[in-house]
Amino acid sequence: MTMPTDPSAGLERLLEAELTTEPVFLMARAASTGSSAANRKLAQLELKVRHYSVLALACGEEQLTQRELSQFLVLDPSQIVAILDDLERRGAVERRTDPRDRRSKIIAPTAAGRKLYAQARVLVEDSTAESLSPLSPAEREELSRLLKKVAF
Amino acid sequence: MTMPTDPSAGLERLLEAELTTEPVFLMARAASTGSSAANRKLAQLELKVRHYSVLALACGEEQLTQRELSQFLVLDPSQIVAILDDLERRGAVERRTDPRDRRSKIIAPTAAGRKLYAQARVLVEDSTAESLSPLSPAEREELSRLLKKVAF
DNA sequence: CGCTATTCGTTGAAAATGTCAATGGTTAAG
DNA sequence: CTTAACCATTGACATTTTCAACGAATAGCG
Repeated sequence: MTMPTDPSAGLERLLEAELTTEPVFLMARAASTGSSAANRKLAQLELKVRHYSVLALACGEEQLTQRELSQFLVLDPSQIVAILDDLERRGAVERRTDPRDRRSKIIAPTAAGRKLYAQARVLVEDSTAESLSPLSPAEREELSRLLKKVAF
Repeated sequence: MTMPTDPSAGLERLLEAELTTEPVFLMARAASTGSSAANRKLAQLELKVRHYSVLALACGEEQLTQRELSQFLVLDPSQIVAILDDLERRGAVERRTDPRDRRSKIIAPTAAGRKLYAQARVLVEDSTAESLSPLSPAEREELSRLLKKVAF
């Protein structure tokens, strides 16, 4: 079994490149490797990060419509449709017409959906533990805090 | 002139959602909004972040081959080809056969390329200043430091 | 009440991006 | 010298993004 070699092995000399000081670049790279890792983990549940995100929100406290999912996840409404088609086909969520506005549909998790989310959550935790392994617990907290300020 | 409304306006109630504690999600969202902003800025030079990244590396100290660009930017070699076709067509970079290994090509900036990079750099700085505006200078430093540890 | 404008989810198409196999030219290993 | 490996390139294909248009439903206003 071969370990997945670090793609940037042997390019240590580039760590001083000007580009390396650009947050845009660092964010993109960190996000890319991070969600690749998460996707690999989630593959055993036939999920991707995007499905996981929708499922997580569906399992949360708030009753959310597709429009709200779209805004919060910064995905086109049509992409939400596709993701929900998948999740609904798997019996993980349901679309319920919002009684207060029959144009909207509220996304509700099924029992199976909650169970799936619980399993997926563990995998994602594993994945982030790996991704953030170079950081101390305090640093992970700080990173999350800073990202949250930037992301909203 | 209408300001681009925050996509997640009115969804403050979701700031406590479980998903909001997941670094994968935070990274993806921060990276997404960050590079969207940068792309908007760079549009006036008909550049995208991916072109900017290649141009930045080409203008750096190290002589890099396409393979090395591919590894460092985590992009398929074929994507590097496409980006370089664009940049070369614009006269910003040149492909020079590596004398020590005639299979490889070293990417070198032209004078125009350096000038273009200088202009683009300013725009990207502007963009990141905006993106990171919710953070103090010290926090920006810390964020960059943490991201760098995660990204490499 | 009616009429118009707007919003929602959905569909479908087009563009951008990502992934992968195959090729010719070149080098490395034996 | 022969074989294997590597590089840039091409082309095919899948995934993701972006956008316009539609029917159903609501909101605003006369």
